[in-house]
Amino acid sequence: MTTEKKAYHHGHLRAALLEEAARLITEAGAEGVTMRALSRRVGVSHTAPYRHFADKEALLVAVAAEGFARLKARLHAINLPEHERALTRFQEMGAAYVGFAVDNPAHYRLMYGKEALHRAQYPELQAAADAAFAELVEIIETYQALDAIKPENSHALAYIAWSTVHGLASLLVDGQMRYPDDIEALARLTTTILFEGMKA
Amino acid sequence: MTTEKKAYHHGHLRAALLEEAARLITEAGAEGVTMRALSRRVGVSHTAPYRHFADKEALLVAVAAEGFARLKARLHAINLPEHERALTRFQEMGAAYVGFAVDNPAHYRLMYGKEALHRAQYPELQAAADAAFAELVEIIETYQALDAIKPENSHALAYIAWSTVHGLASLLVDGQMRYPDDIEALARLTTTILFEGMKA
DNA sequence: GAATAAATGTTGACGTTGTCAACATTTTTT
DNA sequence: AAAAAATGTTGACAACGTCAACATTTATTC
Repeated sequence: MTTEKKAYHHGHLRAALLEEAARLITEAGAEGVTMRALSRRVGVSHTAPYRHFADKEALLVAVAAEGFARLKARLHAINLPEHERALTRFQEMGAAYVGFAVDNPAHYRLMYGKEALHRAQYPELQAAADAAFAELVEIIETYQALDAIKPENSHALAYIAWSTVHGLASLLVDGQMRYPDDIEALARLTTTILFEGMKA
Repeated sequence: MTTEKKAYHHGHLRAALLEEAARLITEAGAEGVTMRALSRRVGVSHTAPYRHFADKEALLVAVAAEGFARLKARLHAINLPEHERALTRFQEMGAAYVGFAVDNPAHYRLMYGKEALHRAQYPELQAAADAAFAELVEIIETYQALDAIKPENSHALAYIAWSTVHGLASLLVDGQMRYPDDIEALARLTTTILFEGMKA
């Protein structure tokens, strides 16, 4: 009885729109996501989405927020033994981060693109982004406490670490860099150099 | 006699369009640059630009290419004494790079945004981007020859160095990071850490 | 130096987009 | 059962990128 042939009300429109938007974005990039195309694919009129999202930007923000959640999950899934060496942990994190970007380029671009400029208006998005960043600060402080990393301002160091992996991810995702044979290896070399520079 | 009140032919349309596009992009961001708005501001019909640019993308590519030229000039303007210490040079380069991005955020985003994906079709753009990157590779190889930097693959190291400053520039420009009081200081700390990690 | 070709601009159209207002249907609340 | 709220639909609007047809100016050629 779950087959609704032609109900006036969709039932899960909001979720269906987000799901389809994620699909569209991977297929056609962010600018391929159009309110009308999206509605068409979900089988609904071209203004139906406006019952669930104030405008296109709000919809994209929701998609981006979902991306942050997935990124955070992926980073969190790295469960190394409690007292693993700092370098190893950095390498794992860096590789996972870059891996996420490379696996979901359009998503990644959306998450860190200009939409972010309007983040203040979207607490949901701000929170999601902050949570992902907090993961990084925590690791740095952990290893500072163990004297593995120099006792500089941990937020500054976190930004620098983030800059490094975000830079690599961006260059790859935006097609500035010819994809190397082994992306993971490059990510690990990058984080190794970063760590060497941050070492106590 | 340089005051043409209403000449049918503009005379310098191509140049005027590029100039105005650069202005528009700083005022309203990349998506504020519309063929029609641009034409309006230059005082010409909405299809006149098509005599000089195949389409909107081609116009934006030209603007981006001009950005690369300016970036390259800015990096090249750093004229330290021949045998200045590697660290100093890296710091200067990094600060200049990040400074350019922060001073021209919309331009920077255009240069390294998705338009870059179509670079293969625009040799002019590819060349401009390559020239800026070559500057970096050269410096690395110079200091490798002096045993100041570890003898790893110079292109890989150059990509990593680029990732680092590009990451910082991107995070700032895309509003991910609250602008620190002293951007230059953060850029210098960043390049210092990078250099420590790359040291021989 | 007139005739002709090429370059450069303009007008008007087309299809597509985001969004609004007015209306329809369903579900929830009273 | 009536009223209200939620959710979808239809049809409009202005703005956009781009094309085709036409106008005007400048350059080339006989």
